This record gives sequence, structure tokens and C-alpha cells, in this order.
Amino acid sequence: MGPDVEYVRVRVTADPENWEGHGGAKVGEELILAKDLFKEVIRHHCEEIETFPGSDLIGRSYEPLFPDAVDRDGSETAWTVIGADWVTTTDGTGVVHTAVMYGEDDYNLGMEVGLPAQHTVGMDGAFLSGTHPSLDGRYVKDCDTTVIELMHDAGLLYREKMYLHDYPHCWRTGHPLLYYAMDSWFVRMTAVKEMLLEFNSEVEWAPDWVGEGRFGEWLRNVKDWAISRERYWGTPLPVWVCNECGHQHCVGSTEEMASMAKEGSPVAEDLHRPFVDDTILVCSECNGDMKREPFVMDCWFDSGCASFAQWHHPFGEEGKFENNFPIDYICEGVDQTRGGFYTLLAVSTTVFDSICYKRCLSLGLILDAEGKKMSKSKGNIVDPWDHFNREGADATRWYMVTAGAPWNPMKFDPNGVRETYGKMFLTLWNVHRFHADYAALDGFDPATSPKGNTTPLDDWVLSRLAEVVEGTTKQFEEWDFHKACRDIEEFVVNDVSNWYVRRSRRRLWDEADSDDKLACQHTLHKVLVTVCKLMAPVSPFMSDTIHRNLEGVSVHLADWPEADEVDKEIIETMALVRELAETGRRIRVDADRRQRLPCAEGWIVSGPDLSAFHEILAEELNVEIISLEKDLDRFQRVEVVPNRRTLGAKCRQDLPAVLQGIEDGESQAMLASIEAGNLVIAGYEIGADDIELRRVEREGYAAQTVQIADSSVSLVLDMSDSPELLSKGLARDITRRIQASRKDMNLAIEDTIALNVWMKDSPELFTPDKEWIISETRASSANFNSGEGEGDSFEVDGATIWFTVSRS
RNA sequence: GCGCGGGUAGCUUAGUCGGCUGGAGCACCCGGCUGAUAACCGGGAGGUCGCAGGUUCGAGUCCUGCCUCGCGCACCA
Repeated sequence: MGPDVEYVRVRVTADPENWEGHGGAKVGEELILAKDLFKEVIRHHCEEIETFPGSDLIGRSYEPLFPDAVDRDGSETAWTVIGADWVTTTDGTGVVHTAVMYGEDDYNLGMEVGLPAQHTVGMDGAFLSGTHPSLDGRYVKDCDTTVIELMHDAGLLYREKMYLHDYPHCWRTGHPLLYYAMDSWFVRMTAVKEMLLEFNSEVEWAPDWVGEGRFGEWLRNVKDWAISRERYWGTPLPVWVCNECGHQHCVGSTEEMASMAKEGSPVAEDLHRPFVDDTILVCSECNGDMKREPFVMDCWFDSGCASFAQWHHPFGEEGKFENNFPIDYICEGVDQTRGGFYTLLAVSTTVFDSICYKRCLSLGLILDAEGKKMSKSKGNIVDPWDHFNREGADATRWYMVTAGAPWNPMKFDPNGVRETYGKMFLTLWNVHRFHADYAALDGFDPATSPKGNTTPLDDWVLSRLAEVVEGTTKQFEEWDFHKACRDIEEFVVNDVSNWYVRRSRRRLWDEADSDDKLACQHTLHKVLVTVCKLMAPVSPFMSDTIHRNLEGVSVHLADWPEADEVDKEIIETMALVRELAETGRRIRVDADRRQRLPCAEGWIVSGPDLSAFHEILAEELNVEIISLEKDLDRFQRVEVVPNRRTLGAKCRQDLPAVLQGIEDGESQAMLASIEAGNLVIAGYEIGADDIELRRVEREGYAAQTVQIADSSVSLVLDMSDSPELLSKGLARDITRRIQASRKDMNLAIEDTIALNVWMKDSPELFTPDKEWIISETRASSANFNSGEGEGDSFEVDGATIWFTVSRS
């Protein structure tokens, strides 16, 4: 009973209105239970006799329910009321019948107060004979009804009630389990608790809260380690016990075992069971025969020994252990708190007085796409081989690293692997192929080819590379693998492939050797080699293949890259250039001017010096020339627009007339009048509050402004047309269509074609633009005709174009 | 029951010391570009930042409670 729980003694005064199941009570009978549970339990009409704390009854004796089940065995406390502070009044009666051998609390209590420690159930789960004639030999879980009936018949049962509660089951078979007190060997871990805590504080944990929180909590509550197991397979417990005097000896080596062996006894060569069990030792105390304890050791003990066992220490491993202890880094799932993390520390603490790992990364679990734990029996597992075979191990690994922080649980999304494969790995491979194909064609050798002179584009990508090396190295060191890899991916896809390579294609197409081409090849070579080094720890296969192709040796033998100096200015400048290139496309969409139709001029208004990239920008924007202009007013004018809210209140039904007046008025003149305070439209005085100002492009221009750090830069495009521009635009469109045809026909880049073009209602196509088409499309012959033609056709700006392409 | 960590668009996620209109990718819709690769660019649609309170001039962010998911621990008489 709970010593501090309030109990009540009641007397039954009348029968209940209804009753279900076994049990019962007669009028006049007395019952004792926790006062809080009276309403829950009692169905009879009762009168309260007295209330008292549980401590009042401690020591009082009672008649056992099954008198023959357990021997008193001299116990003073058997069948007396005992106090226990874990007794609750949340369910039941507040009175607990303890079963010493079948629960940890019960066992501890029984040992504390001296209850007989006798089994009533065998290892087979059946009642031992002598428990009760109706129960003996029967599996305990089958006896619930019998027990209830026996107690009912003896008049010892008040009520029966079904209720749900948790119960342990075998995780594999689902069969119910019994708690069962049995002999075990323990390692007294509680004796080294302070050491465990001290050593743990020397370990660098990622994330730190697992070390301090979850694992620290586990250590603060450390229990003695039940190390023996009743299994056949496993590391035999090296303890022998004397049959005569009970002396116990733990053998420390094979030599010691051999030296203690009884004459004539086999000495096990193979230390596994069953051979080792045959070895009989001589007792050092009484010369009696000693037999090995039948247990093997918890297999987690073997895991905990990894720090030295992997080197076969202490058996002449020539310093391998000393050189690798404690190890720099281990990494396991967070569910290994009591497994790997703990047993490694437990063994090294008790055996070596030391930590055995300096850093520990606790990984989040991998869950299925719905966030449930993967389980073979539930069938929600992902077979990694599906992805290895489809997207490759590299993409699978890269996806898993970039999907989130390593310590967070991860919802594995097969789609994400696909995405990583397409985006990162195909892109990287294509960049490599692009470089390698031309390098091979040109006989490029990174070691001997002249360096060439780098362009600002090269300088930019090398600076970005340096920035990525510096940043990701730091992130790797600080456990932020996911951030590092996301940055590498961003660099490869966005900077290298989508900008550097795209902007460099024409440099490598040049068939003649050139300084510029060499600079580009050296740059690409360095970028690829360095990227391979950065990603090698995460995706070891493609990085190694590319590295071997480029450098002839494995990336895994290379040193980690050192960051070159970062030119922040060029990085910022290029960011602006790219922003402006995108802005140009936005302007064209808004102004409804197709991308292929060139503009005569583009102006950059204010902002930093971008002259190094004017050529790139001109191509991206498809403008003939980039110019600088200080005065935005050259392209924009201020326009007065009405403030309908104030004007509506003022003019009411005359508003349309006023709006019309404002629309018809000249903005500059109206502004001047407002300033002078004398603008009157349709009889109403118009003040500054009645209008708003809007900047609009002057006729023939389109502009947009981008914000950078502390200022703004505007881009203005000339929207005017000319015969020359229309001709160039037409040439672009024709070329584009022919190139698509070439691709559809699977022509190789060096193949030549015979070309025929017919143009109807088109602007004039000037000779230089015809020549440009011929050269771009590798036409060995070309005819440009007027009027309707044959073959494929398309329309552009009101013109209709036909063309035929054939291999020549 | 106790402890640790999550919950942000249909999905995966970023979000710094509390501070501008909560960013991005996938998928979707519209448009563009491409000898440019499962690529790229512009635009659109899509948000109760798990719920409820509180602190604050201001909360996705800090505090409290609750719901929910994952893990660990304990209990299951």
C-alpha cells in the first residue's frame, strides 16, 4: 500500500442495483481501498467507517490468496502489508498484490523487506507444480479465468473488470512476454558513472544537444550492465565456478586457462561454445572442479570492444591501437544512444580509463516518404539498390546528404534522388564531357599546355571556386555537410554549367589554337578537378572517374584543396551582370519584343563599372552595343496620373471630365501649374494631393531598375527597329530553325548541309546575315529565294519562311 | 509518464540576434530561350508558419499549455 495514500474502510449496507461478472460482497462485509478510487470500484451501498493513511496498516498480516503457492521460508514479512511509494491511485484499488519474481519494482521491494524469492512459474511459462491443483503445469496466460473463478469461489474477489493496458510482446513474433527474475552477471557501471560523465564531456557531439541531453541523460541514469545472455552463439563468459566451494574465477587469457586446466581435461583451442565448455579448471581455493558459467555475453559488449578489437589489440598489432586510440570520429543513428555510443564508451572507460572516440555524429533516422519508420514487416522500405541501379550510388548519397541536416530525421523521397541525378550529376558529367571532348580534340595537356591569358569570365569562375572551397571546407569542418553540398551543387549547376560553360562554348569551338581557348581549358580543368575533390567524400564514384580522366590518378589520393584568393568585387560585378541579363529578358516580355530581334542599343544607368562584361551582356541582351548613361531622364519622363480618391470626393459627378482633362493635359505644364497653385481643370482646382507622379519610358524605350546593395541600376533598351536589325533578327530565327532540323536529323556537328530558303512578306535579308546563316549552319550550298517554297515553314513578324535541309 | 528533437505551399525544404512584402527547388499553368544537358530564363497560381494563449512597438523566430510525428528512457504491480 502507499504509506501516504489515504484509504477508507467501508461496510456494505445494501446490494447494488446491478452487477456484472464474478465477485461480490455480503451486507455487513467490510472493504478497504484507496479513498480516491471508492467511486470507481465499489458498486454496493456502503457506509464509511474510518479513513487512515496506508502507513497505519503496514506490518499487519493477511491470509494469502493461494496459501500453498509459496513457502514462507522463514520470512517475517511474507503475507503482511508492505509500503511502497510507487503505489498509485490512477487505477485498481490502491492495494497491490506483489509478485516478487515477476517485475522489477516487485523484486526490489521483495529484496528490501525480505519476502521469499520463489518462482511459481517455470521457464516454459507454465505454473510450477504445487502452486494450485487447478493451475499446475498450465501456461499462465491461459489461466486468467481460472484464477478469477478460484478467487470467486473462495469469496476473495470483490469485482472483475476488463481494462486495456500496455503489455510487452516479442518485437519479432508478437508473442506476449513474461517478466521473469533470473540469475545474471552484471558489470557494475554505476561505480564509474562520474567517469562516464567526465569522459563524455570530452567528446565533441553533433548535434551538441544529443551529447548533453539525450546521451548525458542516459549516463546520469546509468544502470549496471546485465552482460550475460542465455544463448548458444556468442562470446563465452570467461567465468568458471567451483562445484565444491563456489569460488568464482574470471580467466584473463588462453595461457591462464591452460595453466589452470585439470589434468586430463581438454583445453579448448577454439574458444567458442561448445568446445570451451568442456574445459575443466582446478579451483585455487579447494582443488575442486570448476565449470564454466553457461552464459555468453551481450553482443553489444563485442560492439563496445571495437576500438581495440579491430586492431586485434593486445596481440602484437605493432602500435596500430596506440596510433588510433581514441579514434577521431564515429557516426551512428540516434537510436544507438544505448547501443554503439554507450557500449564503446562503457568499455573504454572501464578498460582504458579513457574515451575511445573524440567526435560523434548522431544521425537522424531515415523514414519513409510519410515519415514512418521503415520496417520490413510493414513493407514500407526503400530498396537502395533500386536507386543504385537507376540513379547510381553517387546521386543517392548526394541526395541523402543534401536533403537536410544529418541529425534530423529524413523523409526519404525517391523523387528527390531522381532530381539530384538529373540536376547535379548529369550536369556535372556533361560539363566534364564538354571539356574532355575538346581537350582531347585539341591535345590539351594541363601540365604542359601554355596557360593563356585568363578573361574576366575565367577570373570570375575561379574566384567563385575559391569562395566555394573556402566556404565548404569550413562547413564540412563544422558538421554542416548538407550546406556544403548544397553550395557545391549550386556552384556546379548555376555558375559552372549555366553560366561559365554557356558563355564559353564559342571559345572552345574555335578550331585554331588560341590563347583564349587555352585559358578556358585550364580554367575548366581546375574547376572540375577541384569540384571533384570537394565532393569526393560524399559521392566517391563520379568524382573519381572525372578526376582520373583529368589527372590520371584517383581523387581519393588527392589532398584537400586549398582556397585561392577570393576577388569579392568580380563576384559582385558578375552577379549584377547576370541580374541585368535577366532584367533584359523581363523588359522584352513586358515590351513584347522577341528575344531574337536585336536592339540597336542598351544603356546602363548608374551602378558600378561593368565594362569588363559589356561584350557578354550585349550578347545576352541581344543588343548591338552597350552604353553608359548617367541621366535616366533621357529615357523616362514624369507623367501625372489622377488620385481618384481625393478627386472623387471633390468633383463627384464631374470626375470623368476632370480625368479627361488630366489625360489630355501635358504633364510638365500641369506640374508647373500645380507648383504655382493655379491648375484648374473643368472648374476644379487641382492640388498636389490630387495627383500622383509616375515615371514612364519615353517613346521607343523600355527600362527596368534592379536594386543592388545600396543603390539601383537601370537597364534601358532601345525598342526602335531598322532594316538592319530586322534582317539580323530574321537571320537568327532562320538559323534557329535550321539548327533544330539538324538536331532532329541527328547530324554531327561537323556535318555540312545543302540549304534552301524561301521568304514571303519578309524584311530584306542582307548579305552579311545570309553569310552568317551559312556559316552558323555549316551550309556547303545555300539558296535564298522570294515567295512561297517547300519544306518546313514558320512565321515570324508577319513573314512566312520555308526551308529544306539535307546532308551534303 | 519523463526526456530530446521535429511540424513552414500538394511534396522536399531555407529562414541568422525578434525587424522591410516568409525565400527556394520539384510538380502545375502561361510565355520565352537553346547545337544547352533529364538544362535554362521571365511571369502566374499555391501559406491558418501544427493549435491556443502570452511577452513585445513588432513573433515563423522568445515564453506557457495543448495536438501530432520520430527517437530514447521508465513503468506495465
